[in-house]
Parts: sequence; structure tokens; C-alpha cells
Amino acid sequence: MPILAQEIARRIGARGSTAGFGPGPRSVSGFASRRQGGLADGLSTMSRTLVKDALNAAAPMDAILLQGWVRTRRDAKAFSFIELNDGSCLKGIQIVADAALPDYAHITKANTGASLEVRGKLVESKGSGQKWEVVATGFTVLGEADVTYPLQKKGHTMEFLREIAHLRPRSNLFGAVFRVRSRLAYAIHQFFQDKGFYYVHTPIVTASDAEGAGDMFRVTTLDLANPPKTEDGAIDHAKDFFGKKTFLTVSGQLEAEIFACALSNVYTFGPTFRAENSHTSRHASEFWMIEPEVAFCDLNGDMDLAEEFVKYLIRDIRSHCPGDLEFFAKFVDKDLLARLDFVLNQPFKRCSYTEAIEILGQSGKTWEHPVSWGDNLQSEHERYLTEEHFKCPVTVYNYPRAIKAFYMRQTDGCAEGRETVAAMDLLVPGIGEIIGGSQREERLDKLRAGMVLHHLDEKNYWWYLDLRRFGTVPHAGFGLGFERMLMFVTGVGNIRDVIPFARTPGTAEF
RNA sequence: UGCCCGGUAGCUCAGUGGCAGAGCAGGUGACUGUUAAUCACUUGGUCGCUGGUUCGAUCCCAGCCCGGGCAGCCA
Repeated sequence: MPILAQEIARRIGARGSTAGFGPGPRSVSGFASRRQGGLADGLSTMSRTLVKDALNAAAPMDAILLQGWVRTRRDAKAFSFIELNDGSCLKGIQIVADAALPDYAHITKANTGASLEVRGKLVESKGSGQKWEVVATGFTVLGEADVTYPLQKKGHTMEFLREIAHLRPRSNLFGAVFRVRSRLAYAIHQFFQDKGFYYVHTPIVTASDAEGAGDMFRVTTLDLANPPKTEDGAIDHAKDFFGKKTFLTVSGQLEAEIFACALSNVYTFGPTFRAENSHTSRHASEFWMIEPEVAFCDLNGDMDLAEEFVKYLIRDIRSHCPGDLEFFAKFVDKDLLARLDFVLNQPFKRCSYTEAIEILGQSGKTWEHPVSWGDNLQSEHERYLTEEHFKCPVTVYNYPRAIKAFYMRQTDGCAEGRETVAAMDLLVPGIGEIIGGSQREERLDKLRAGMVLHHLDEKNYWWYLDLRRFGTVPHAGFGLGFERMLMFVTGVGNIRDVIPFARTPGTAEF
């Protein structure tokens, strides 16, 4: 985190109006020595000001350099208005270019989508609608954009923009989404680092293939057209790169447990891969997941942490991305801000799986999938609980043992036929499950029994069992879907629209 | 993977078994401290692909491809 903070401080420079990436300090001489402008033949030597900083300026500036992309241009007889956006924030800044400028003839090259460098003065705007504007003293069209530039000033569907994922970050919506994505990632590290958690990098290539989290992508260097065979004709995986079958990870949890049982409080944050043939708005083949793992912690502590975590993230985005959130509230989800604030101000509801089954049974609803103790809660059930019954994020805990993973801690004192494990799912309105977690089975004999129940071979988990042989401790953790959290916080309804370049079945473009 | 909906101009969509439509974008002109500017005129089409029915198919039928929604799987 200190490294991140330093890095960001370095890149942004001293806060205020002169921040930039430009070489050397801002200087009027650099500005003055500049050629008069026109078409691209090099960058200015003057230090650049980001649009964000220009818009937040406290006072006029005699000399300013802006670089960005033209959103729209409105020509008048004697001058032209250009809205310039550089992605530093949602808003663009208005440039006023007088027809008397030496290179004004080139203004027609500054079409929507063109990249532009503008030199001028930051002054209070004469028009309404903005506080500041830049009166250009010169400009350079660095890269033209012809009429085939696909982004228009209005009216694009998400589906269309998805097909031009290389240009959609230049749109208002996706600029906002990816600025929030960046901040959310930062907030995740900040939350855990401030609480004394250590960041663990768990492997992306793994040989563990039975964590019950879904189908896995194979990783191999074998010649698929002519793989090596064993004597009985099967593919000889011993000849593969790692000497065994390997896959892309579906979870870093088991490895995180190793580190929790050494550093006490750890978290992972990295890419995860699922080869499920899922076609829904909330599933992707490649997504990012945060998996905290805490030693000396039970299920209640786990649920507390999950709630504190989710609220922290919402609060952070609420206070650090106000402009982008307002945009989402205006164009994506009218109720967004009210919902986020509501979530912040409520203790999350908690109910056991058994209670949930009772609530669903007494709801008076007719369910497409019948409600029965021992069956998984279906989407319609989860949605009812969080959106209609509790109208609030709700954590459901203690699920039937038979439908949950082998490593989850068996609940003591269950009635015959009603055995549960210490699992929990956090459900939120609109998205459904955003967190899944559990207290892990720390008792060696119970864990081995669980592995038998799930038909797992102990030989593949010898190291996992060792954690219970040597200094075992109660511990717990959960997985938060990064993109699902981002959907919740932005109101964007499709996971493909909160991932820069989404991977879904049949799609790996860009 | 199952069920449902869709594919017509650059974008968003209407439409019909018989000459292919609108709004926006683009172009031209006018006007304007404009800001999704406005007004007039205007360019623009393999109607997803393949096959079938028909005198004639963008329209009806079949198969395929692509996109979306819901469900399952899960985060």
C-alpha cells in the first residue's frame, strides 16, 4: 500500500492545477518557444494539466496546456467551442478557439474522437453551464478521427459498445466504470492493509482439480494433434510441462489457508477462471476475486468481516467517486445512491439456511423450484429473501452439509438428517450472491470424513491435511466477486460491462 | 446446456408476399456564447448467412451464425 500511495502521488504530482506527466516544471518559456500550432508535429514541452485539475482550479491561469480527445465541437462564425476530455474525470472542459487564431483553418480536423493539444488561458466562462473554460492561444491536432469514428455524441447501446471494447473507455459510461474499478481495487488493498492483513499471491496455474467451484481450463503444452500416449493408449500426462495435469485456478482459498495459518490475517486478490458454459449477466470466464482468510476466527467473525468489508468499499467509492456515481445514478440506475446509502446505514440481516427455508415456505409464493430442506437455494429464493422479505443485504449461514464443499466446518449437535456446515452467502438486492464463505474444518478427523463424503483422494491434499496435523486453528474466510461488487456499486447490470475486456464462452476478442 | 426474444442505413429502430423507411450521425448551406445547439437541403442498404416455398421473399418455412434475457453452475 505505501508503494501504491507513493506511486499515485508521483504520477499525480503536487495536488492542484499544475499536476501532470510533462517533462520538467511548467514554464512560460516552454510555452512561448512552442511553434504556433496546426497539425501534429510533436508534443509541447510545457507541463500538461489534467482536465480534472483544470476544472477544480481555484484561480484563473495565464498559461495552460491540455491534451485529450475531442468529444464534440460546435462552430460559430467567429469561433468554435470544443469539449475536450482526457479521461481524468467524467467531465470535459470547454475550449474556445477564436477564428483569428493562426491555424484556425485546422479546426475542422478536430472532429469528435480526434486527439488534441490545446495551449491557452484558463478563464471564468462567459457562458452558463461551466465555471471554467480555456481560451485557446494555439492548438495542435495530434491525431485526426474521420467520420468512421464509431462513438457518437448520443445513443449507444451497451451491446454495441461491447463490440468496440477498444474505444468504449472513451465514452462517459465506461470511463466512469473503469475509474471506479481502479478505485475499488485500491480500496480493497487499503481496507486489508489498514487492518494488518498481508497480501498473498496464490498460484494461477494449479494441479488441484476438485475444489467443487466449477469446471476448469486445462493448461498444457502437449501437442493436441499428437499427444504422447501411455502403454494402454491413454494420454500420458506425465509428459506434460509440469509432469501432471494442470489447470487455471478457480480459487486461491486452499493456498490462502496455508498463509493464514502462518501470518494470521491474509488476503488474495487476483484473476480466477471458470470454464462453465454460463450465459448470464453475472458470470464471466475470467474474473477477479478477493479471498481473505483469517486464523483464529469462526463463522461469526467471518460474517462480521464480510459486512464491514462491503460497507467500507461502498463508503470509499461514495466519497471518492462522486462525479462518476452521479452519472450512474442519472443514466444507469436512478435508485443507486439511495440504495448504497441504505446499505451503509443498516446492519445486514442474518438468517440461517433453515430459517430461510421456513421464510420461503411461509411466503405464500408459488416457486418454480420447490422449497425443501436439503436443496440449494435457487436464484428466485435468494432474490425473494434480499429484495422482498428483508429488503436488505442478508447473510444466510449454516447450509446443509451435503450441498457444500468438503472443507467447510461441520456444525456440532445437528439433528439426524439435518447436518449442516458453517457456510455463509451474502446476498444483495439486484445481484444476488456477492460473497460466499465458510469457517474451515480444522479438525483432522472431520476433514478426512468430509473428503470421503466428497470422494476426494487424500493424496492430492496431503499438504492441506498437514495444516490440521500441525498446530491447527479455527479459521475462516470468504470470496468476494470483484466484478459483482463493481456492478453493485455502479448499478451496471451486466458483468461484461465492468470488465475491460470480458472473457465469456465464445468470446475472447481484444 | 435448456427455454424465450432479436438481427433492416454508421447508430437506435419502424415496416411490407410486389419501387427500402424515420430519427440521429455524416455532407452542404444558414444562424448562433454554444454546450445532446437550432433550421433547410442532402449522401447513405448484400434487409445476418445458406437453402426451400412462390410468378415474385427483407417478409413465409428449415438449418446455421451472432447478440440479448431468464434458468442451471457460482463469485
